[in-house]
Amino acid sequence: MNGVEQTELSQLDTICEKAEQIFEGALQEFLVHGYAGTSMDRVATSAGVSKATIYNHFGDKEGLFIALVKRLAQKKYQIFVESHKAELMQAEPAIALRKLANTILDHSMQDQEYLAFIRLVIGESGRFPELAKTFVHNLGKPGIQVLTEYLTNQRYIMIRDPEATARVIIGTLAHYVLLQEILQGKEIVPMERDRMINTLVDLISPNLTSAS
Amino acid sequence: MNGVEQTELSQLDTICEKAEQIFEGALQEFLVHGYAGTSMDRVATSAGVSKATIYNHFGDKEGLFIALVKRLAQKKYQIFVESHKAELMQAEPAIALRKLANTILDHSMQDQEYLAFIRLVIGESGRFPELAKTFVHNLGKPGIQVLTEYLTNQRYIMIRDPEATARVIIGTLAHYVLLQEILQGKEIVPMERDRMINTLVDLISPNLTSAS
DNA sequence: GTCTATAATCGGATAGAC
DNA sequence: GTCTATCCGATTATAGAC
Repeated sequence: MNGVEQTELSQLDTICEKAEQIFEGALQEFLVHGYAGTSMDRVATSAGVSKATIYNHFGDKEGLFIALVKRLAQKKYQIFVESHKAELMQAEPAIALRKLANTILDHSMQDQEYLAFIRLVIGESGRFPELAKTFVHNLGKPGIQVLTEYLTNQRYIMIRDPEATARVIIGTLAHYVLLQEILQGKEIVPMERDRMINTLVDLISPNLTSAS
Repeated sequence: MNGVEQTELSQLDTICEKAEQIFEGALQEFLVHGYAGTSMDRVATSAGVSKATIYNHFGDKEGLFIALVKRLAQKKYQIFVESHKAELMQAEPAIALRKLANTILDHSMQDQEYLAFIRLVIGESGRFPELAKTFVHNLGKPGIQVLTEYLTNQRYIMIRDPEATARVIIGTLAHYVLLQEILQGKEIVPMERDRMINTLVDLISPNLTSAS
């Protein structure tokens, strides 16, 4: 590389580095305090930059919030959907579903950042409908599609309406996470995770589950 | 009644009337703007009382918010659960479940106040865990219990794990409302409501649904 | 592009009259 | 118990130096 390119790159690095710092700070604050509960002062402090720098990069508070949520929705999309795609597609439903359900629950129930993200998106979905739609587009839709494809192509059992069935599965798991973890219902309405998964598998592929 | 009682009653009425006004104003504001996004000034204006009156009744902003959410959770409990209890308990699952699902979806998907309430409780569940628990106790738990009882006592089909099965049903319906209405996914991931209900009924009681 | 300092406003909460 | 008027800290956003 020559000197000019290095200069340009380091400038670019500096820009991105600041933006990255701001994202990190904003992440902490918005996930914990929500949109209205977060102050730009604390974001600046948490990010280690001045407020003016944030306003230069993102225009205003709303711009920062939107950029952050969209970014998170993409990041979670990669982690969540992409990592599950390979898991399906081969085994019979009783095996594949059990594995899928376990992986989804493993990842989401322990990932406090993810749980806080869900709280944030749902909580702000009335005031930021576009963000909610981005979330559905990046996480809800691909999840349903991948599972629908599996249920459609798999050759072990006949499924009348694969997409609606995929929604039963995902809905059951999502509601389980919502009730137990997000709404803190673990002690009030306890339910072992394996009972949910067994029941789900039994319902979807009753022929294949023996006397378990 | 004598004069004294009348005086006491009218005083009581005045107190309760003010409290009721405050609740109404707070309802509008908190449901639309969330906890941090709501100002006591606007609550006072919306309620038609002065701020000092609110502070006299509820101590501080948090006290008002907690009282309001608990009150709403009880009100929704009465409307929701009590009205559905009678609906089950008699018919065979294919009929009873279809009717239950339709009533739940009818009521929740058009009730903007209820949808906003869900957004609020989930959005604040990280900062107000006790309110989330109250919500689960008053709405989630009774819903699961009523359906579990029905699935347990009904004599038409054998259900291995009624409580887990109840959660599949409720989870599917709740997730449907969440994705389509609360997260505004109607256009992104459209799904006819009857397909969901048919699929659910098919899964729960396959023997009883004919060639529908 | 980034900082410090500041403007302009709004927030929760209260004192004191009635 | 309720109101009006007010305190004062916190908030979003920007101006101006570097």
